[in-house]
Amino acid sequence: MALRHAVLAALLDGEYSGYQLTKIFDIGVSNFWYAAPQQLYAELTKLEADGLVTGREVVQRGRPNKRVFKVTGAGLSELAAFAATPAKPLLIRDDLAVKVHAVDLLDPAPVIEQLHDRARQAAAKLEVFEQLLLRLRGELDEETFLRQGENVGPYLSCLAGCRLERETRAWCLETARTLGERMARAGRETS
Amino acid sequence: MALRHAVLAALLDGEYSGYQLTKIFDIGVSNFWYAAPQQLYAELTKLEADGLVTGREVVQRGRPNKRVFKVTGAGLSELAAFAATPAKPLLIRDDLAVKVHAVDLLDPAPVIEQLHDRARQAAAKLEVFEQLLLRLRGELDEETFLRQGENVGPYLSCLAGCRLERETRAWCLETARTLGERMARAGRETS
DNA sequence: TAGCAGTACTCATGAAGGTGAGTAGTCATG
DNA sequence: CATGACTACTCACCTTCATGAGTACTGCTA
Repeated sequence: MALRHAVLAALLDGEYSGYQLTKIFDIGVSNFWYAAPQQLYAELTKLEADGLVTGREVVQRGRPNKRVFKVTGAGLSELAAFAATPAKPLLIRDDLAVKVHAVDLLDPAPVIEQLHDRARQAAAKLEVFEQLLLRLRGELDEETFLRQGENVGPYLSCLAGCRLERETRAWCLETARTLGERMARAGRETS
Repeated sequence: MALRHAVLAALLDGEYSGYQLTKIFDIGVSNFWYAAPQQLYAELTKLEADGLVTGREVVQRGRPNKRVFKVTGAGLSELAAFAATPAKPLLIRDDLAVKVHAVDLLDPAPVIEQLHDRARQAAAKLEVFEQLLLRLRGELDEETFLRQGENVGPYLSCLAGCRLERETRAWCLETARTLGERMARAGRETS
């Protein structure tokens, strides 16, 4: 039961359909969770069966109807209970870091390329997150908003996403540069 | 097949037993992978069956014997193939960020407490990682080591871990402060 | 008017990961 | 000399996650 709470938390921001959640979870809900569409639909079905969310049909013209969901009182209680239990340690799984760890005995070229890819992705996400921050805080500056704003939760978690993406980008670029320089040097010495 | 490569990468640093890997993976192999002991033992068994690692018995006095493993040629090829395939996007799952996202409608007190816990954990990990960096680079300073050192892979991935932990600590403390101040303010206003 | 991209969702399956419980010997501590 | 902590490892089960494939309707574009 983990995706469960992420979905509930996402639905606090408004009513969403499974498809809309797909978009939100695709970029990783401010970077703290990822899920595939099928998982989301399955989870929504379960959540509704458990009475933690309610769905209602929205009739649309020019496109298929959709069912949007919102959190019920029971859902809020569930979230409250969840928030009160000790947090599991941050879970990270990173292919690329594994590759970097092993890079001394491997061909560094593809790893360098992947580092650049990742840096680009991080930059793109960072931009999305920074737009989101602007939208969330409206006309207020950050300090004022954090002091007086209404919904600081999403803002705060998005800040975490920003930090992560910024560091990811910096690390990828530095690491790629380091490996690139070593490759060039090794090339000169062997030739 | 994912833990698989993390285990292979970890075994590049030397021969380790399942139990030793437990310790390494417990703090998260420089923060890029976590696995429970049972998973590691199971994975080692499979890796050995597939000829990617070989084990040998080490007889010990005063404590149980152990089996240590090292990567074979086939294992290295497997890693090389893995390094050449495009990296999966970074996977993050963070309970605490979900809680922060939802904090506006919940009791912030337990969340604040968990943020402090997390900050402490991050500080502890950071210290471990910084010790590891010192050990890895020996007498050289970082720049020289990265230019001329032999095994920079583990160093580089550990740098990623450091960045992550530093940011985690900073974010947790800032977020806890923000939420704490808002709580105090709300308390004054209601009373 | 064929074809493709987008919205919206479902079904099925298997691999990967998580967890509790248990064994067995050694060592230090009170 | 009992208790708990540490090393070292195993078995078994169950949840979660990941993936491919498929349906259906709309609107745009070439």
